[in-house]
Formats: sequence, C-alpha cells, structure tokens
Amino acid sequence: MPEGHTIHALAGRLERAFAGRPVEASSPQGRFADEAKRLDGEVVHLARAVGKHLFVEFPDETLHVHLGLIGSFPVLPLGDRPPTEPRGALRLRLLNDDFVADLRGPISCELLDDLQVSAIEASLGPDPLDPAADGDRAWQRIRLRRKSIAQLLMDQSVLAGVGNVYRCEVLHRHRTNPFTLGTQLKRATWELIWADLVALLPLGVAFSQILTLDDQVEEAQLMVADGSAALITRDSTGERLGAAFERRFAVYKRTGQPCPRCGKTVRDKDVAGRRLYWCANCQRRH
DNA sequence: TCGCCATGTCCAC
DNA sequence: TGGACCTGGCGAT
Repeated sequence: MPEGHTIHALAGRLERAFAGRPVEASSPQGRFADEAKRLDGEVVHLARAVGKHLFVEFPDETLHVHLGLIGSFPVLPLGDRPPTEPRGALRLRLLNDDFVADLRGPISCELLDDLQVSAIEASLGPDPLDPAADGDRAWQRIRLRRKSIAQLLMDQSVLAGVGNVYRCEVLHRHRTNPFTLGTQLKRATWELIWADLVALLPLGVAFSQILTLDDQVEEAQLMVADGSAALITRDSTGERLGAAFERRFAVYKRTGQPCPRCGKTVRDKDVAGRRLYWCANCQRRH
C-alpha cells in the first residue's frame, strides 16, 4: 500500500535487480500478454519514480505502473532456486538469472512512448523526493484553491507522492488545521510543511517505513548521517529485512486515543472518500 | 473461512 | 459523491 516513498524504493530495487541486462517478461494472467511479449528479451535501461508513478525504461518504450491501493510488485532474489510457479492474477513477471519481480493488482500497467510519459509527468505537482523539485510550484496551486489543505495535499496535481498517512501526520506535526482552505493557508505554513516532507520522505525510502514521530525521525536521521542505516541487514536487492522501527503514528488510525502532544482525543472524518485523522485541539493553525 | 478494510484513482450520475 | 476495481492481511465467526 504505497505512498511515494514506497514507489521510489521499488524503483531502486528494480534498478538494482534488472538494469543493464535483458529481461524475460511474461503475463501469466494474460491481460498484459501482447505488451509483455514486446518487452521479452529487451534490456532494462533504468527504473525511476515520480510521485506514485513507476517508470521502467526499455530501449523503445517505457513500462508505466501505478500500484493503486492494493497493487504489489515484490522483487525477490532467486538464490539457487528456480522461480515459483505463477499463481493467481499475475499481471506481469520480470525475470533474469538472479531475480524475479511479480506485479499484481496494479491500477495501471501500460507501455508508453516518450510523449505519453512526459504528459503524465506534466500532470503531476512537485515530488518532495526529487532533488530538483520546487515547493513553490505547489504553493502557486494551493494558494488559489478553495479546497481544504487536507484535500490539496492528496491531490497529485498539486503535490506528487503524498498519501493519507503522510498528509495526516505532517498536518499534525505543524499544528495545521486540516480544514484550512488553500486560500487561507499562510505561505510560511506551507514552506514548513514542504521542507518537512523533503526531510521525511527520504527516511521513508531509506527505511521502507513511514517515520513521522520526532523520536523516530531523529534516530533515523542519525543512522543515515553516521552510515549505520546502511548496515541494517539487507537482502541482495538492497532491501532492508524486517522493520527497523516500531510502527507508530501521532494521529493516523488513532481515533479515540490521546494526542501525543496535548492529550486530547484524536478524531477522524471522511474527507473526499478518504479518512482524515487529526487533533482538533492542537491543530488550529492556518 | 468469511468479510471487511486499506499508505489509490477513475468514472458515471 | 458513491461505486468500481484490483489483492492481501487481519479480526470476527
């Protein structure tokens, strides 16, 4: 269940497992059979992510994948075993001598040309994981909108990569009222939120885990700074094995429990089809 | 074993 | 704005 950090980590894993070598591609489920045939035997150039969109570049076309809410694309080392027999609805399997990657349940899986890839990228707001991204581009879209900042943070044309967990947690971190309209939001508040996302999302990629509580964030940053993050046990794709941190949040899925900052009760409410969690007592800023 | 929910998005009304 | 879609995990049965 992916926010942007998951897709960036996945792109890295695919890149390490497949880039620079020919790949066997197949669609056991059949829904991607013609396209898989076109990729079969081609060399993978690179894999990259923009927000929640994954692009795997081949010589003549680009595989575009969006996992949606329930898609998965695990990259597994084969070791000395043959790949497992495909089971269930396996949309796409990528295979070489060392790795297998099985794509299931994506909301999109398609082959695109460069123009089509550019069109998708152009439709997305800045991605805090892109070092060249400009948070001011998002601000220009936010400041004119009469929608709540809770909705705007989830709008991928405003900002690419943030999902429900990061939105709830980052609004709590900055004591921001989720119902503040874009037109009411202070620029200084946005700048703090953007800078925070730029700091938090790379920790999500490094640890394959959403970290938003100060104690965990500080520890994770120290581990990145002193190199010990790299020493965590990893498999041969470079993926960390097991969770490094306890799964804890300030407000996400904590309805009825005390806010860790002020002790008042965390609330939830459906906003545009997604559940928002927030503390009405200490999130009052605009 | 079943049913529900989920870190997402699109489309018809 | 509600439903549809796709799969895996988990609590209730």
